[in-house]
Amino acid sequence: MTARRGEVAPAGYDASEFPPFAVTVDMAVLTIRDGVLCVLLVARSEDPFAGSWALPGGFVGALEDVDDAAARELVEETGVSVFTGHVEQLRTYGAPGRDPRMRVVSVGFVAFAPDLPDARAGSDAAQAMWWPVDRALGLDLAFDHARILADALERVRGKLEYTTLAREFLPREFTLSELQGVFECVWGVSLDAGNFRRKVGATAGFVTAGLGTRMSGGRPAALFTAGPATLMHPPLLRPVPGLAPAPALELAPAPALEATSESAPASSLASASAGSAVAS
Amino acid sequence: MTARRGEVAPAGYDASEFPPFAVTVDMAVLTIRDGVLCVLLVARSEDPFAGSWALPGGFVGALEDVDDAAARELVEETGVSVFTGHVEQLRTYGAPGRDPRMRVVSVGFVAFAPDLPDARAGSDAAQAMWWPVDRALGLDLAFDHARILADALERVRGKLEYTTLAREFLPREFTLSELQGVFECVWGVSLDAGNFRRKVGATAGFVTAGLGTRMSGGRPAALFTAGPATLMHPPLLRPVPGLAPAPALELAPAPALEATSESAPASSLASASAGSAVAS
DNA sequence: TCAATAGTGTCTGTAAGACAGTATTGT
DNA sequence: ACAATACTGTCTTACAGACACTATTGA
Repeated sequence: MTARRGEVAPAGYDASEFPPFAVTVDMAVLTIRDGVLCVLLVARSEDPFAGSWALPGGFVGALEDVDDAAARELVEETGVSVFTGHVEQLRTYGAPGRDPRMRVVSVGFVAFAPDLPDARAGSDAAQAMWWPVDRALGLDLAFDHARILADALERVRGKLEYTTLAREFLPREFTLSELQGVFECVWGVSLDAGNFRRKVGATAGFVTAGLGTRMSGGRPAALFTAGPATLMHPPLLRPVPGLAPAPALELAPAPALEATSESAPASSLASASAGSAVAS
Repeated sequence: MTARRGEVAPAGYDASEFPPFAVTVDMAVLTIRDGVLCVLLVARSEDPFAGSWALPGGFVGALEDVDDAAARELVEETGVSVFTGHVEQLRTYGAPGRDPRMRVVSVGFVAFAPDLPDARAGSDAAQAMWWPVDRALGLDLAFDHARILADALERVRGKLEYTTLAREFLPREFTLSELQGVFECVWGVSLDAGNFRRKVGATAGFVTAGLGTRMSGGRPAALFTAGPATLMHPPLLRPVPGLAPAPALELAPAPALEATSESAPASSLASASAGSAVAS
């Protein structure tokens, strides 16, 4: 921040000069239940948007750090005593009309959680439910929460590519198949098991060899725990569905003049340096 | 946002019940001047932090979108009539004590700009200057602005890897050498020119073949303009300085028991599945 | 035996790092 | 001619996709 110079009394702010805002946090808490990516929603009982589903959230206290408020809401809303997953800020939503009653800016957060208990007994009384994200996006959520949820999904999908955060969706010990399942259901794709475990094995510190195996209807699977690495380098890029090997125009010295119309959508180099100065 | 159910009167908020905040925006405006990545700083003339350098910013208006406030500050502080680069939110900084006078949360932004005029004649009167980011980081900036600037640098360095935003640092027409220079000075590395232009050429829509050439003391360089692509896929990863081919532990069936102490820092697969059940 | 799941290996194409060589200007 | 910058090509290695194969359990 900083006061704009010349608009402020020398010794400090005149608080009445600056418009007051309420500041809230909104949480997109994601988890995986039965192989489906789910988000925690609460049912609103008061206007506006009474009867609509909304992301959990609440006001930031007068002396409370915004990030602390998010952590506090997280334990209140999920009903766990300590939250073990990952929390990070998404962005801040500050359109003037986003709450019809007063000026509210909301800091959006996304949290990745291992599978959590179903309904919250304690905390505040409203109904809370895990929704598959596909269905949640069709619910016409309150306020601008559909936008926040969409941003959260894009964030988590992107972060799985170059971080080791997929582990945050799993309990302390997990199998490589379970880890692969995280990628598959977050990205909505299926991955080759051999290539996946090659990649995990080649990323030093992603997982640490575990202490046993787990039965699962077939050959027992080795258990692993999270390793010290937080980044994947090089990343594991999600397969792009409609991406053929890409048009990939080349930068050759363009043989013909305009005969090659090339249906490819504009762009790229090629036919350069033939513009001006081509003397000798 | 959303009111916490049960704490609010049925028909709306009691505004006095929720702590009032001031909301500001802080801008890390980055540009490249003479091959050096620079950030715009303003000299503070009032307490707190009188005499310190700070990121430009200001209060969000009562009826103003937070993102609009950032755009407004940008033209005010840079002194241009229209800002042509790229602006995006960084994150929100909301620690209670970050402004000693009152409760302020600040939404940080990062902007990428083509080279801009030196000092701003119009706008507000304070002194503003472009600082090389290396020196700016040593300046002991006001408030938590050192943190914001560091976050902005990490953001721009990361975004160059998988987006086409490097173009935002350049004017409408540019050469490939200039584009390469953006990567080099933002990342602080030097790149191989041949490999660089191969990558740019292989990324459909990154650049569009231009209409002429520009003299530059040697062979003239072809001019390009920005193509329609916004993402680079696959990304152009910045070289990691201290990254040898990586320890890269393999997942073989671990010949010995514990003889191999392997100085590598923990992690990875290997020696798995030898834990329990090894019957036949 | 078979189904089911876990895990290994190999072949192939793409793409990046390294680096040598050619092209086009001004002096 | 030379320096300086722009651009092209080639060789090698890393790595991902595809897919075949082996291993270990329960029924």
